[in-house]
Amino acid sequence: MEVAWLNRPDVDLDLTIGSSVLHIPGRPSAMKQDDDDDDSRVKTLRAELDRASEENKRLKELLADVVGKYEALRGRMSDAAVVVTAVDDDCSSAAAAAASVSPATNLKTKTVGGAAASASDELTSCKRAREESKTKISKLCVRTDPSDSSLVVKDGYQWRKYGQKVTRDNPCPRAYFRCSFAPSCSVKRKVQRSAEDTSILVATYEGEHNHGQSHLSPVANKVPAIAEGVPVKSSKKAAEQVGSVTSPELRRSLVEQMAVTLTNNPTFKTAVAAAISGRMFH
DNA sequence: CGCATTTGACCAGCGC
DNA sequence: GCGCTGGTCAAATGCG
Repeated sequence: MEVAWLNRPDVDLDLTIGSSVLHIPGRPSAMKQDDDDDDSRVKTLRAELDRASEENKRLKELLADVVGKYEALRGRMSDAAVVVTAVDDDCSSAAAAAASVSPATNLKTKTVGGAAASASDELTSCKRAREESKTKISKLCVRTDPSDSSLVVKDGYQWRKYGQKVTRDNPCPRAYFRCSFAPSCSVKRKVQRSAEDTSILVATYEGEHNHGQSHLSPVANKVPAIAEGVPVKSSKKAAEQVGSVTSPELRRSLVEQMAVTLTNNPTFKTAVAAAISGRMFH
């Protein structure tokens, strides 16, 4: 959400009327003043009043602007609710299970242990994040029948399996697929069952299709069931990620996630309200 | 026979 | 430099 307007230098939110003493008609002045002084004082007060009215008008416009942006953001929130694109692996609790099977992204920090990660580990993560940002990476979680051992995720594209591997952190094998719908399409997909919940298939996509889907995708119907209970990333972390992502679509997705996080956060709402009212009535 | 899948071998990156 | 691990290759195999 754009809050930069709060610090706009051209907007003076100071509503104090200045240090002028109000002149009350009929009340005897403590000091004798001539008519010229009275006139100039009235003029000054009128000018102050005009200025205050002008400020009030501008503030109303700003408020309308904020409300408009807020409504626009709300509208985008509903769209973002079905977005599951993510570059990190802590995208959801369901996907948190998926996180443990994610490729390379956070293996080091997991091993070292969360906050105890060293500076070099952080550096490595940053490097990887930069590298991954070059190709669009998204993750899709699909709930399937646990008894179904096939690693089939129907997403509307044609895939050719080219490998399978058992990874260290997950007893379930990981299958490697390439898009076979178009020869020029270099999109890859990795599919692996979640280590913690084997009913969840985690598909990791790398790259973007340069062609249309072969048929309508059932993905949109499947995703929300997983995504609904998704605790989104902390806004700070998300902001850091947005800064390091170069793909416009990925950036937009992350920004939307961040917007959802912030607007759903009562503390954030309270803080914004306090900041606005504080500026207005201070 | 052609295509997709399977699976062991190979390669590259990384940490120690 | 060595070992571990994830990712990819390509020959073998299976299926329609």
